[in-house]
Amino acid sequence: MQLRIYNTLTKQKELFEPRIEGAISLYVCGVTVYDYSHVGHARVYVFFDVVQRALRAMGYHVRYVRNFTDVDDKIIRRALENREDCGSLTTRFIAAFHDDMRALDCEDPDVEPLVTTHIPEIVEMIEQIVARGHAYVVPSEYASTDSTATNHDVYFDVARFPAYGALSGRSQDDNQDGASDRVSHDARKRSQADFALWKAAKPGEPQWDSPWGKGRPGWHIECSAMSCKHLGQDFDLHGGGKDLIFPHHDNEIAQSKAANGGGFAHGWMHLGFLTIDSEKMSKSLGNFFTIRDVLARFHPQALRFFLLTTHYLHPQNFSDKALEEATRRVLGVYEKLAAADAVLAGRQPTGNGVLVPTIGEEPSLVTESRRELLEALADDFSTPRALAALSEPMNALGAALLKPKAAGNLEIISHVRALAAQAGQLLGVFQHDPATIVAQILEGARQRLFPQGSDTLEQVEALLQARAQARLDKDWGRADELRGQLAQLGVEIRDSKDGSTWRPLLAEVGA
RNA sequence: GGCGGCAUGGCCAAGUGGUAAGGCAGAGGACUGCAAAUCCUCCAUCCCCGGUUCGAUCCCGGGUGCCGCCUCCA
Repeated sequence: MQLRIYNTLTKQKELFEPRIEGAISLYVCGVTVYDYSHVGHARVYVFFDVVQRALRAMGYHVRYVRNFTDVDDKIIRRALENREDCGSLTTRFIAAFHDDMRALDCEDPDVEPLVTTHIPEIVEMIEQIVARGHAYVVPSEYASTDSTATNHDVYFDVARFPAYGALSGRSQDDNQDGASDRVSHDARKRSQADFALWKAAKPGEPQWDSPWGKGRPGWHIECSAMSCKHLGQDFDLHGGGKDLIFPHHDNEIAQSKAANGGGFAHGWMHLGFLTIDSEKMSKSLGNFFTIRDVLARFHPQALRFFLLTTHYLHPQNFSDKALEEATRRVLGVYEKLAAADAVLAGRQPTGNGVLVPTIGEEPSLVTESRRELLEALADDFSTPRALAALSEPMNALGAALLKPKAAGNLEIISHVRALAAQAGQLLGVFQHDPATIVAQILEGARQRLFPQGSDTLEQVEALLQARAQARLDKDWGRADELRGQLAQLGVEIRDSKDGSTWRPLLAEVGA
């Protein structure tokens, strides 16, 4: 199967060929750890988790590197506000990020490098850039007040790198014109477009020794140094959010090629933004939700499913309505899988992992679905197509579960169940024990409906008992009336031959 | 001001130079005491105007609208 990936560099979907046959090196820009991550971050890392899973499933050996930026202006500022040192701040938020990723079933990257443990590599790379004449050293802006005057900044000389801006597709002239007022003018820079590779230490800041005195790395150089260290100077794929295209990735390209004398990442993948009311979710706008905010209200599988329903290149709008819909979809699928497991109990191993279907021949709709699932992922990781490929088998499963003993239905149940497990491995949804997830989602909804301390639950129990008696008495009018009262309380009734069960009414979409 | 992206049924969302996946909602049906759940069936000509083409939603040009980037950002 041919793997096709959209490359920001060429603005085209290209046939992807790894530099080394059968092996793929992938670097994804991680988070700056000064706060909890928001759902926009979740979108990026869930997506690359699927990329990584899909590539491995296609038989590639994948080396996946995702960094933490643990030295940065925002970190320093936040630590000061909190009156804690940077190290304790970043340690805390790295742990929080790992918790979030685990909740979302993102597998760990092969390497998660920290800036603070790669200072020698960074210094070495800057030295090379300076040696090749692509950067210059200027005295710290504090030089006049610093009696020793030994600390210096190092700036990348954009004018010496003609290809600068190739990724974002903008010329340096373009940048000059509309340069925002955020750009501080600095007379020590040859061009205002020049960016810091090394920043001279200010009192109280994290600092390391270097040929330019005490200081710390600039924002962009870390990713260059860490990607080259862990993946080599030439590697296959580099990714992140669209907002990193400029300046971060343009700068990475410039400084890396300046240092290496040539190579760097071949393919560039950038995710569209997660939006709120069609506006970019970002910390500066304040219109964001942290991952943990969202997970307090929705099941992680629902969030993950939601994030996969839009192609990664497009913007995706975040809303309660969308999450509620995702919740009901995920619940619906897991309920069918739970029912399938009940039917298959003792006949076929169930639970996590890829199942080996043991009953009969594989129905063609399962074969077709699997083919489409894999093709969708090979075609620029189209997770919406991949999810859509599951619809027909899930419908067939629902139908077969109505009459599990009818001819051919056991085969369908067995093979669709196995297909779901395989899809779960690829996408990271539908891979858990179904009964457990169903219970978790319903329990979450129950707690929202009846917060602790609420006495409504007793009321519900009483109504349920009364209705059960009315049904025994075949007093249908009374039973329906009670069902209406329960519905008012947000309780949905399901009658069956074995009695009635209830569950919280999950919020309706579009109401 | 410069650069770029998007525009598909009530909502969400795939996709293709030859008359448009999937989901939600809606309608009808099966099932049910009635419902719910589940299953079946039905439900679009792809922002506007030109052009290229035998043929365009998909290619080109123009327009309108929305969004993003222009050195904090996933």
